[in-house]
Amino acid sequence: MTTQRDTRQRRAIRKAFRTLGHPLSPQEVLETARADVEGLGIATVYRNLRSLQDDGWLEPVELPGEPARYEMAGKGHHHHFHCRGCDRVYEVEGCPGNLRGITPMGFELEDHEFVLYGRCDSCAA
Amino acid sequence: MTTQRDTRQRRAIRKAFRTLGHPLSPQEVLETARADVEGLGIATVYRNLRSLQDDGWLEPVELPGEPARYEMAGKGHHHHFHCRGCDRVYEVEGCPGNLRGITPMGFELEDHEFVLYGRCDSCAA
DNA sequence: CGCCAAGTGATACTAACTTATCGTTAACAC
DNA sequence: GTGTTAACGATAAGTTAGTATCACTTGGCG
Repeated sequence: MTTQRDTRQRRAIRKAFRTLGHPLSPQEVLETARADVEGLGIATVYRNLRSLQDDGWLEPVELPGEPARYEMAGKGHHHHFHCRGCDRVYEVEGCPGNLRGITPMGFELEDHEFVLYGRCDSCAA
Repeated sequence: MTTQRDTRQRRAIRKAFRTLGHPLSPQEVLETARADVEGLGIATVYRNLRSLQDDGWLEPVELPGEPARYEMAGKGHHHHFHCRGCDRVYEVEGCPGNLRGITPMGFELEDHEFVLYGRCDSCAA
């Protein structure tokens, strides 16, 4: 069994997710958490992203053509908005539903994902 | 200016897209086009994917966590179904619409993309 | 306090894709 | 047919993202 230590680094990484509240890339995590832990290394970020994921505290967010981002687990069904201005990803509530109707004949629909693209409120100017 | 030669390889690659009619990965293109051009190289596939894209004949299809696939350009607005059985991607017509309603306040919606996951008719058994 | 293994940071390395290189082949204009 | 050169095939090299290594640090229990 792996004992989990409560390190400054791990705390700072969790804090980044808690305070920003939207999906973060490993780089974004690094930059944000460095406010609390100067000299934080990218390897530590990846290590903690993985272990927080194993703990069920984080979930990966995969978007088209992008490396995975991560967000806090346990949120309800939702989707994402990818801002073309700042490249940040935001959570959006709600879901258009009505997907069964467009699923081709004979296909079994298990799941779906969708992504909105545009400009977030700060980038819309 | 770049003169475009009508090679056996290029013809076979275009044929693969025309006959299969769904988004193809470079590997799928290679395997399919090798039916017509034995010994076709992967570099040639990539070269032609790029030039056919520059010609506006192909368009990239980006799906979450996957390298890009390609499909013939000029189709209308549509989305994709990713089969978890055979890993193939299919085109689906229609669109749930109603996305403005779930876009957060102050955000400018420009575009959207969505992906259905499940089993295609041959994999649904 | 003092031990000691989990955790860290720097960096080397792997893995998966894609592009560049280069000698050879073959479109196609004449 | 002949010549020019775009395109090809094999493979080396480049990219990008993430993982492994290893000496050093530090959390946390006795």
